[in-house]
Amino acid sequence: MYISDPSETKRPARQRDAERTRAAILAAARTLFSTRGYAHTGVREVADLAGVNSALVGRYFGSKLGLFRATLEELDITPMFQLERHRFGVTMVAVFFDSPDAPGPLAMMLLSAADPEAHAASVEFLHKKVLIPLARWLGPPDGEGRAAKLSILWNGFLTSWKLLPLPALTGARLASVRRWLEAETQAIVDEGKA
Amino acid sequence: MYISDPSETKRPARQRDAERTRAAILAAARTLFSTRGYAHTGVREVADLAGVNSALVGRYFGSKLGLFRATLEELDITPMFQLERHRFGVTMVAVFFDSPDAPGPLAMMLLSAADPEAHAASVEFLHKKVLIPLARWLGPPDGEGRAAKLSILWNGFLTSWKLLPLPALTGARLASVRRWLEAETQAIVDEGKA
DNA sequence: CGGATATGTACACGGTCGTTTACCTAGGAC
DNA sequence: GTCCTAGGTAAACGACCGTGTACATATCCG
Repeated sequence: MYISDPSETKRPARQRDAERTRAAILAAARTLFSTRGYAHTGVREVADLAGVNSALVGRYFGSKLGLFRATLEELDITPMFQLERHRFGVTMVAVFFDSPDAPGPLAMMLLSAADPEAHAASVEFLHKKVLIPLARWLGPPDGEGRAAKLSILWNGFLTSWKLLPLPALTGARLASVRRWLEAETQAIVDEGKA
Repeated sequence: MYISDPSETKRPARQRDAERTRAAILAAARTLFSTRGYAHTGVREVADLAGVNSALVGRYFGSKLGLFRATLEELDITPMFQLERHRFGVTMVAVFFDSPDAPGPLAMMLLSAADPEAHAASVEFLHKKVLIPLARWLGPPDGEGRAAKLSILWNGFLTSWKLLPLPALTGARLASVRRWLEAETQAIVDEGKA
């Protein structure tokens, strides 16, 4: 029986489903971490957004840092390496521009860079899951150096677009920067070839 | 008389010098904001590093946000616009590489990007004090677009060097990226010229 | 010299946060 | 049907933080 006076009744009883609950927390964390960063995301906020009791965050992920790490582990950037090499620039740019939450993971890491532990987790993720595979995918000559250049370009673009947004990055000028980004990206991919 | 038992004596009495105190707080704030970011820098920390009572931060700057803004206002990037155009790339890169705290201001803003109020102050500063003057200095064609490109390049480099440091950015590879950065920067400055 | 005031100090308030504890109960095992 | 445990809830703890207040005193002006 659902009573309107909360002082006379217990909560209606949430459906019990561990996987669903865990997934809901993870999804909420992804959203909040990538918009507010680690420090400004509270476990109570995450729980509220997930529609879940806040103590469950501790139960499922051990700690806030554990939740952050789990959010990182969930990421999968391997689709990037399925793109055609000769169209990498345009395709990559299109992905970032057209899917509104594509920059999420990077924003999450940048916004959390001030927290030592979250920062360490981010650096490790970027290194192991992005840069090393990217360098391998680029191949010789100097795959690592070219991976670093790509990282610089894209970190810079994301930073200047979402984090400390340049007012200049709108309309026709955004389109111009977009073409520049495509060309630079493609040039790095093609470097040393033919 | 300096007593070893603090319960039996008052503090020795600090020299009174408003300007010096204010400057000490500002210097400490610059250091901490640019290494830990806004959220992870406490007013007590700043005061301790400055060797000053923590209530003085409030007295001199009103609030923590006021302190952050004052730290921003102190910055002066006009020397950048004194550089020779045809050597802008190499000189600019040299400044960043050789003076160890040159990236400080940008690091401070990026690390504080998660705090709405500090973020707003940073964006306003970047716009008014950096991008608009830079666009004007670059001149036609499309000074604003080229300023945006420079911003992307340098934001990206700083991010990948200091914030989420790429392990690949060391030794010979760092030198290679450095040359690339010089060339790209110079190309943007020269764009459309002769 | 004797106040007046700018400067510095000590401390507590209210709030938020991550985490932990103690308890409840839905729902499957038998 | 009964137990038992995984899943969920409520509340509190201790720590930290930004800020405000009440008080002390060095320094300067008359």
